[in-house]
Amino acid sequence: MYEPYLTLLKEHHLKATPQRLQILQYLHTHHTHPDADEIYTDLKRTNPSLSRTTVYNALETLKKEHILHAITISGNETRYDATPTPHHHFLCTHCMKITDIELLCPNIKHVEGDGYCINEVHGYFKGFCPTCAKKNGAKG
Amino acid sequence: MYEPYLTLLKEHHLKATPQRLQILQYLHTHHTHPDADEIYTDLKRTNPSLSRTTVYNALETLKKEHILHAITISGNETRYDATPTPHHHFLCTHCMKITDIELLCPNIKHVEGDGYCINEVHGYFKGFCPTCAKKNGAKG
DNA sequence: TTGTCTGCAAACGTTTTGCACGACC
DNA sequence: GGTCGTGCAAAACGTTTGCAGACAA
Repeated sequence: MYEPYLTLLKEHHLKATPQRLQILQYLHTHHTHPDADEIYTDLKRTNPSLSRTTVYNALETLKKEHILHAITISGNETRYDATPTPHHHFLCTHCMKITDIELLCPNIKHVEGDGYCINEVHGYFKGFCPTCAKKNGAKG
Repeated sequence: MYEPYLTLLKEHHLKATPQRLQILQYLHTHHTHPDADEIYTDLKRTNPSLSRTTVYNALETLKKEHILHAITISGNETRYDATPTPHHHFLCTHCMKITDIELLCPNIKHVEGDGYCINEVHGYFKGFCPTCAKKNGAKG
């Protein structure tokens, strides 16, 4: 059940603790870009001894290894996703759902210009998602 | 001294309070993308009675009128700039300075595709700024 | 004068820290 | 046995709220 995540953690020389495995599985099955507290609350139902601190610790560790990514597109909380390929994010300002947006040039990883050395590109788009655009006549 | 900001506020039907004028001038002379607390601390030196709440209130009001813009490129604090033209932001992960990046297509304000109605585009770039890239041999 | 804005204090939500216990090479 | 990870409690941090008094129009 946790085999792929177990392998993933081993590849990064990280200890495969139950909490880390659960968090990884959670993010791979919930593409809702949850924040730390949502992950904590949901996982605590099946694992009541889980600590909020552990969730924060695990997310930080996995982020450092680039196993998952943090985004801060809305409000103050950091949200997470574990989609491995680079992508941008879209926030519907009506239903507040966040969706992944494919990169136009997914191969660009390292760009130089004017002396800048760009290692990361984060695109945040905001507006109306297809569902809300239809309901509201694409106003905005 | 505050004339241009006074006019700006009047155009938006906002009361021209000393605090708002000071904040506007601060952001127009400091292009360091400060957070609310930096603005508060710096302005408090010349205006000791200034309140943190007022800074937050003013920033929120000015943001709603699109007189200034909020960005959350690093950490949890919201940072502000008053550059009127649309632009993206670059964070040097070495010196942590934030600089403005010109848009390639500054006229794109409203994009539609796949049913999405995009009203805002925020580009966050991270890497080494020219100064730090030179010092560190553009590694990253 | 009227409604808005300011400033203080307290609360809030998210995240971090300190520390002791436990698990695993 | 030493390192790393967990979990608890408390603190820290950025921000928001409630309210009373002050001020701009």
